[in-house]
Amino acid sequence: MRGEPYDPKAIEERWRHYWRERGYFRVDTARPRNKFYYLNMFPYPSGYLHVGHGRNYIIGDAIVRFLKMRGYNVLNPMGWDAFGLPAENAAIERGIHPRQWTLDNIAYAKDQFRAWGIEYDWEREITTCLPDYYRWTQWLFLKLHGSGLAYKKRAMVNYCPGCRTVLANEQVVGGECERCGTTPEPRELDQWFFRITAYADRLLSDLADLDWPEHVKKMQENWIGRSEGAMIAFPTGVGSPIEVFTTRPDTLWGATLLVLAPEHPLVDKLTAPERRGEVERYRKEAIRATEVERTSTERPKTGLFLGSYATNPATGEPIPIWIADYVMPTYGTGAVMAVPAHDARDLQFARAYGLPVRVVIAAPDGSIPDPGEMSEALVEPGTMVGSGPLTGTPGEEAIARTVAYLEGKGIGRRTVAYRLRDWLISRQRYWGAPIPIVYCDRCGVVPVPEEELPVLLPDVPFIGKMGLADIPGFAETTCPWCGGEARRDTDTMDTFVDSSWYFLRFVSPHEEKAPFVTEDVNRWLPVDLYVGGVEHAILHLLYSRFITKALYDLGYVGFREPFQRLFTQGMVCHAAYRCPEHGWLYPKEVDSLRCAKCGQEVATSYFAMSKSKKNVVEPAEIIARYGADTERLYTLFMGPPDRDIEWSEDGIRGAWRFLNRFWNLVVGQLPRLAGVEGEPERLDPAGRRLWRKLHATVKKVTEEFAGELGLNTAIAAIMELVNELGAYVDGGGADPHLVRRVVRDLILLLSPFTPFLSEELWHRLGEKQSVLETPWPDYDPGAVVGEEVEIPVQINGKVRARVCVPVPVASDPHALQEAALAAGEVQARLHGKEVVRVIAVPGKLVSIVVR
RNA sequence: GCGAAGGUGGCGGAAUAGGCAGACGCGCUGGACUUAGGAUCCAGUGCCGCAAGGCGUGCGGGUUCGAGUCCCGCCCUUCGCACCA
Repeated sequence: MRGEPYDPKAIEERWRHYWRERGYFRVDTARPRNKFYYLNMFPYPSGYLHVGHGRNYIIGDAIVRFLKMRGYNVLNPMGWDAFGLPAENAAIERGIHPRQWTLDNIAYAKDQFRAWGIEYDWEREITTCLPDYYRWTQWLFLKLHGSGLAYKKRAMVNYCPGCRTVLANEQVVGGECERCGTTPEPRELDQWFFRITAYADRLLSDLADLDWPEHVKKMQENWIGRSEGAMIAFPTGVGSPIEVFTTRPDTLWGATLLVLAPEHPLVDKLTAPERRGEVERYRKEAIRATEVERTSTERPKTGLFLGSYATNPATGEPIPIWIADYVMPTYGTGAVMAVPAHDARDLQFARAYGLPVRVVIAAPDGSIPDPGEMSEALVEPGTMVGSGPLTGTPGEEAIARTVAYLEGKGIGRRTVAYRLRDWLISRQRYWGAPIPIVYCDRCGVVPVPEEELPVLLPDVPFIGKMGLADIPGFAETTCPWCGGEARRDTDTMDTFVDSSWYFLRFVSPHEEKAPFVTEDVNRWLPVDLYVGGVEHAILHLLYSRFITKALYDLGYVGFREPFQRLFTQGMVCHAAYRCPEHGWLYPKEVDSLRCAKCGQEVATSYFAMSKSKKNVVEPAEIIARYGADTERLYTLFMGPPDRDIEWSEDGIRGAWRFLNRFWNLVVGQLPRLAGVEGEPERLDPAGRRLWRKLHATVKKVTEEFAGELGLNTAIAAIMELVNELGAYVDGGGADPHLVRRVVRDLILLLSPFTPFLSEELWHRLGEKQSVLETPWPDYDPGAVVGEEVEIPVQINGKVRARVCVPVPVASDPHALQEAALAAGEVQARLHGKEVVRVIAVPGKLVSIVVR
């Protein structure tokens, strides 16, 4: 039976029209009943999207289609994280304005979504680089400023010469600029910061209630880096004491020197006159060193004695004060009490300079090592020794009792320190939201009044290598307070500010009086399911949480967390070729693993798709050849959504073949199914098997969508059902009611994955509504069980036979055991053996032990 | 160094309240239809063995009637953090 062949090109366009025209993906946010806020991380519009980007949105579209069929009112908006450096780089390279470049890319990407069969409520589209959005990003800045959460300070910052701007701490990854890979250099600049550290404890503790992958929570936990300890003051001869943070106050009696960061503010005062020159030199050297150099682990420790002393407040003894670049100015107080006997770094330092080592904690076995012999610091807690009044305190009480002692004496107190630093948001660029601040000689730092927002980006014809500061006329303004001459802040905000609140704007994207409507966001948020890449595990997600909490404290939102459930999808990898001479090559520049230009052998490796490695696959090619459904199906089938996967040309053909098989099967059956109505009755054994499989499949697919999102196994289950339906039909299975029911449910089950093909076959089946308006199929848990089960029988741990028994027998241990022992095959095996023990596991197996 | 995830056929991957290892797909082999096949369909496919059978989830031990799954000790890979006091 040959029908019309599957031709995606002939059917897909029609359904793109149909879905958009009928507005199936629009949502009325005024009706939050049965609401579900599904959100994909919005893309940065940098040219076209490749099949790796596609994975993120295809997962989302499949989930959203499922949810709609389950009757949810789904908010599934999309927008563009449209400010940022690549637009400026493109402007420089091609002489095109960043706005033009960005908007062109957006238009192209929108077509790509449409080609994939992904339809959004485009009336809610957000573009962060347009004034009606960044106006509210500026509003957000003013609110944070008004509540003391945005402040300006002069600080050592990471300046990226490649991007010609400063970077937030989080944007320096492995000592390199997250964007361009250049090693940032330290610079001292006046910059704006958001006080995210004020929320460190809440950002940490509220993680507990989030339905997020554990490893993402862990990453945030590590990034925040909470440690409990004590602040201890060491008196000095220059008036101000040196405050030190330590997690081991119980080792105070062993502190034989103080080590300050070279940048520590008291260094000048504490330097003996005769050592000044040397100290200056060391300091300059240390400050100039990049963070990578300074923090490289295996580097020998260096330092310098300042020539002055502090007093150990516990022993009363004078101890020397040193500076060393292993002490970070930004953590704790930028000064540490060095306890060589009980800290690995301090011991290394002490050994390098011949400094005294004093043991004040006994080893776990109770012994007290000889300080002169120690080659490794004794870092485990233990009984305190040689510690004055606290000598003999056991390890488990040591810290608490020491802190109590110090507090009693007024020389120390319990404290918590965080690794997290404040968020540096100033960027010396053009393509970002201008910071709405004015500097007036008379009034000082003046926020731009809300009603004067937005502070528009100057509309200059071409942007070369310049920031706002380089654009004539931008800075000149008048002071909003006194009307006098004033200058605007010429920095723009980090683009992570734009994306740290966009999920709020989607609920009421056209509101003109406010960034969002409190009442509405309170009904729709938190986001029920947020899906995106792990690469945002720290930056974007931490910032968004912080901003949400700040808005909560200010009374603008009634929830403390933006994203209740998070799912991180894996990246799509593909072979990348690198020629020793010509660098990364496109596959077409490689001929039998040799460079087409020079003939040298190329190195093949697998990386996440990226334009720079020339290993991307363009959806347009795939869609032209196989159609969008094939790309969608393969993308979701090739592996678990949360794991990285490797794109394979062979694999996609498997998906294509499957869809052809299914299409041919259904089209071939259509003539028999016309006009057939009603449920199947009185099934034969083959029919009952198919019926059972149908219900098991619906159950499996439903559970994956509603639960762990193992969409690859859901698709595998659907393939099994298609295979069984094919076998049933080929085997002469003739019940048209059953075939129709299975075909119908299969089309619906497949529709989140292959919406075009499903919609087409659905209508050919005679249905009038869209699959999207049709309820998701139900299953009968009773039907899943079937009537008989095959039970394996093990003899001495090996499967030697299988028995088919009715379900009631299989679920009764005694009956099951009887049935297994009675089976002929089992009897033959047991002949001449003594049965020692029989274990019958209902519904599972029978295990017989013989001698 | 610390933390997390992972290691299963030729390949992508299934299966964990301990219970038939390898679902589903790719590839491969054989066959059918073909002028042809990088199309389609049918059959086979963990490894060794003619077979009976044996061996198999990174390595070595252990618990159990039974271990990919649990316990102890290692090895390797990936990711995150890393002189954080």
